[in-house]
Amino acid sequence: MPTSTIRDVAREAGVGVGTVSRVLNSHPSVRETTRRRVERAIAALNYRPNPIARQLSLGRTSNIAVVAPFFIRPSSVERLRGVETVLTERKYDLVLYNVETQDKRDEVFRKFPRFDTFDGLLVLTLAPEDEEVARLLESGTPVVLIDANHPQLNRVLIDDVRGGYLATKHLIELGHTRIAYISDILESPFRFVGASARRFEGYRQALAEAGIEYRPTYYRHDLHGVQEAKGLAHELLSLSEPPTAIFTASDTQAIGVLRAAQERALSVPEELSVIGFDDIEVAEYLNLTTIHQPLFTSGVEGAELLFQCISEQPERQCDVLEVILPLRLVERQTTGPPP
Amino acid sequence: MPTSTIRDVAREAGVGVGTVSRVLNSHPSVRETTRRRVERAIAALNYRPNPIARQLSLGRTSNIAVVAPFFIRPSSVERLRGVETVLTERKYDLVLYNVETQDKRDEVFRKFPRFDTFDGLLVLTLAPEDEEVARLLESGTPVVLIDANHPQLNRVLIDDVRGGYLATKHLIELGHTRIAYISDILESPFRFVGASARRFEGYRQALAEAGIEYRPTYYRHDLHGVQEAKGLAHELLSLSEPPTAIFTASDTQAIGVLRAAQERALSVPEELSVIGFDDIEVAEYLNLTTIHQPLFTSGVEGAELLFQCISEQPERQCDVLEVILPLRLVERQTTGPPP
DNA sequence: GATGTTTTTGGAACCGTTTCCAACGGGAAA
DNA sequence: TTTCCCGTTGGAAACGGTTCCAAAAACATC
Repeated sequence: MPTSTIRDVAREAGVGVGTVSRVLNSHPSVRETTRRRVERAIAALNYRPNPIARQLSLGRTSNIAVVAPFFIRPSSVERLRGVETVLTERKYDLVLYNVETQDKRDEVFRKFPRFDTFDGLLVLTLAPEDEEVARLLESGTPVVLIDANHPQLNRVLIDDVRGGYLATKHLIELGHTRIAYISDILESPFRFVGASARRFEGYRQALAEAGIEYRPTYYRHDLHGVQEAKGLAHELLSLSEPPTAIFTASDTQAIGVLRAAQERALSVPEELSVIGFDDIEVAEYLNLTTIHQPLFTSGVEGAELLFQCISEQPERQCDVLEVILPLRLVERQTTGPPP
Repeated sequence: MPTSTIRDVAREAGVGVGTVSRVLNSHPSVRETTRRRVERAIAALNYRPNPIARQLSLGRTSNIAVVAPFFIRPSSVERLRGVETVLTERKYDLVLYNVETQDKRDEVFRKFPRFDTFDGLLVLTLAPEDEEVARLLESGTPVVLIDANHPQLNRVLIDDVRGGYLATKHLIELGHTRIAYISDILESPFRFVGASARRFEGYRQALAEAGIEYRPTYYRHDLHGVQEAKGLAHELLSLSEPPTAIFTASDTQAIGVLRAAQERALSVPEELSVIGFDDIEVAEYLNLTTIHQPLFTSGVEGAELLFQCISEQPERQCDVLEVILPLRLVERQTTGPPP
């Protein structure tokens, strides 16, 4: 079926291509009778405009790219859901780039031949390096980071220090003093200002405020993942003086801790308290006490911020904006007083 | 920064645009010295070809669209992971269309202005209606269904009847005779041949084979979701003669059953056995016994089948293919002998 | 009916690639 | 020296839209 073009329609309707284009884009200055004639021709030929040609001509794509570690971070999926809601509403399409590691992330950024295939970019969780940021800024592509930080880019964040503080404070209020912290690895010196590091800061603040001495043996880290966290939990629970409560930098890691407890037949929360961070969907099913961060909302806010930048495009540099979302403790059944 | 075009490069290098294009696409018939000259010009102007223009000229996009109910079906995410692996390897981009309901699905299909923005289409879980299938076939776009069925389209499936049989048989072998089945709603008469219906068939087969009478009160259905399944489980457990085991059409629904048990302080598996279907990631964390279906693999197979169709395109109709993936029982800790 | 104004319309030029075809240059053969 | 051939090369045409400008048509005014 040779697909028909705008010129075919013009011929069929006995008008010029300009007129057909005007009908397609509901431009006001087309006489009613002409419009109908064109519409009839469109229907007769079953014509649909070719979006690629349109994109080329217009210089706009109606695509938004999202770069994120989807499969290793369940939180990405929930953020994505917020993003998707906004894009659908605005009739934009969503192009997904999955990145599991810093390396793969770098590769994706390098690979972007140009920033022409999309009108805006959302980056989740893994912030780009300075060099990439430079390229991004130079290209003029609107960018928003969600759950990632960079001084020169718009971003949607939470107050991680406060989150760490809230979690630790909760354990302290229950009466714990032997409180451990498990986090993912802080990959490069540069990334030390990452979320886990700031949550660690809040953890230390809460300890200090309560006059509890910080013990370096109670702080463990490894790559992010259930298995890794389980290993760390076993290490902690094998100490001669094991912690009575463990705070983890993510719910995924809390799951690892719960599994370790299960393997040791330790009952939670009677013998061990566990508190996570994020409040992903599974947390509810596992009755996990955690720090809730608005994942869905972060996606919505990020996408809206992005559209704001896209529409302000003419003025080039819209100021760098930062949105901080609220946190709250969600008490379920994995925390209780120490034994 | 006015981005440079292939003509700028040609001028800079003192060659024709054809030559630059040949260099870009590593066409063999370019003299080595010329190639170097062009490469120098490309570097000097920091030139990157515009992918949109390329797409228009080539009639190919290097995009694959995926339509799926991502957020309500955790299994979609794992399938997507398989899809993503294949696409990345082939340097294709992934455009996501999320659909939560039949209605939204229909809307997405209608919305596709044409099938020009992507070279192939993967549809997960919700099969298109006949009318849409007709449009798809007419457009010549290669399509593969994953976890969905339609006689005229390529598809990757599992043997649902056998899955239902395996699950039920497992419960029977443990000694259960009062076995209930919870499934999602079978939306339209047409969709009755859906997965849940076929699993139901397997359930009945196993019962019949063991000489256990089928009781209609033990079969309940509602919309797919944790809450809904929890409600159905409560109904079942309130019967004067409640089931001692519940088989659900998905792990998500099994989670609902587990929560109902928890609310009634019924211990699992001592007082109630639960078996799910899918083996999504959470299943492991919840120690849920379930029927494992290869989710990741389904994505891989689906994507590869799609590429097969794309490359066979010249011959128009590649035969309709069906791939059936294997199932297996994963015994964890939510099933045991009846009380 | 002539003139001026406004609304509609046709179509060339453009967006930035690829590809095809003709032309060119240089070496080998006659 | 001429002829032929082949590897390179330049550039026009094509992909299918949008937009701008000038011209035509419609209408208003005198």
